[in-house]
Amino acid sequence: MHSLHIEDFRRDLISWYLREKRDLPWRLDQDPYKVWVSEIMLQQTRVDTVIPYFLNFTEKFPTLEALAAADEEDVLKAWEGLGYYSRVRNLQSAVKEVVSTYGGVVPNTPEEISKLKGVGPYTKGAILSIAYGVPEPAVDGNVMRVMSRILSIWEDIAKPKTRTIFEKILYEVISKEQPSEFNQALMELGAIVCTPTSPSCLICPVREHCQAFEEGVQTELPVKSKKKKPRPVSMAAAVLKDDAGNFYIHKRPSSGLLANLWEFPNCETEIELLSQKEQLVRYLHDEYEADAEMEPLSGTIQHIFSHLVWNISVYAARLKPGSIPKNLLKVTEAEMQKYAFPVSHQKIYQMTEAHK
DNA sequence: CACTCGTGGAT
DNA sequence: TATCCAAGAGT
Repeated sequence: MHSLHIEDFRRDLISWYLREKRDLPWRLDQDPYKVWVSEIMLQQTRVDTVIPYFLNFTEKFPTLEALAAADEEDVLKAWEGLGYYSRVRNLQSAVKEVVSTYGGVVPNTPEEISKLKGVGPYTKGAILSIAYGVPEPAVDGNVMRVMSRILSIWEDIAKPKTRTIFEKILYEVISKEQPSEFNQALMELGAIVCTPTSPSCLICPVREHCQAFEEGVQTELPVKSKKKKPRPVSMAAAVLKDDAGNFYIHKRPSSGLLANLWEFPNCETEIELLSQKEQLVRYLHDEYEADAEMEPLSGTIQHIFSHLVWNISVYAARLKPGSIPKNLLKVTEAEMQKYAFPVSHQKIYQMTEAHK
């Protein structure tokens, strides 16, 4: 068991937070919808990255009802570049569920809110505590890092089961009077003071409560096992245009990587007798009935995902007169701006444009 | 549980 | 340059 003086810890932590907290756009009010949007955006994503997306998204979709009624195309466009796109498709799905089942009011119980798509253990606790003042823990990476140091816990925080250990402890430690401030304070401390590599222990408001600091092991915690290296994939992509200047783009499948985003026609390539360019020509013909003249290689692009590395050879391609592609959308350059592309395909487009 | 699912920035 | 990371969830 731990020897933490819980009341003093809460007081020192929360008073520091109220003193030092950053002015962030999602802290202007406690609108459950905006709290929700911010929490989804902040999953695995830095505050500085999220801020402009949050401002734009809440301007485009200011209410839960507005998001529920929006076209998915426009929703994905507002998320373009933020990554983990299933987050926003789940968010819109869940918002529709709130409108149809809960009369547009975000539920305020752990059981009901956990049923919503995209709301896992962390987001459940974050929304309930911040928007409704319910004393539920919100255990993210910051919280596990801070608490592993405070209590000198040496469990591997990369293991799913470890989160439940911290949740159990935090049900006890969380402030029942100020759960919102307590949860946000833990995360704020992790973001600003109790950082992963070089924690600023000398200015830490809860240093006197920190077991790891007392033992001098704060830089050895938390324990976190390493991830695998991403798997390399060779690809070829065609920025396909016709003589009238139209582009031909493809909508990705509704599940899996970059679901429902748009892309330039492309295929995975193998090491074989056919060159990458020839494999791409064959693919365009077989998959889309598109006959194209390929220009010389424009260049190569590397795009790194969490678990994949795309190595893409990029070609500009001219559709032969009379060839009518199937399953590709014909758009002008101006119309293309309305569709959401992953960053990898933005790079592909820019590479061919640079050669003009 | 192990894997999938993005991106840009820090060290 | 390589690695790790940042307010995780779905399968």
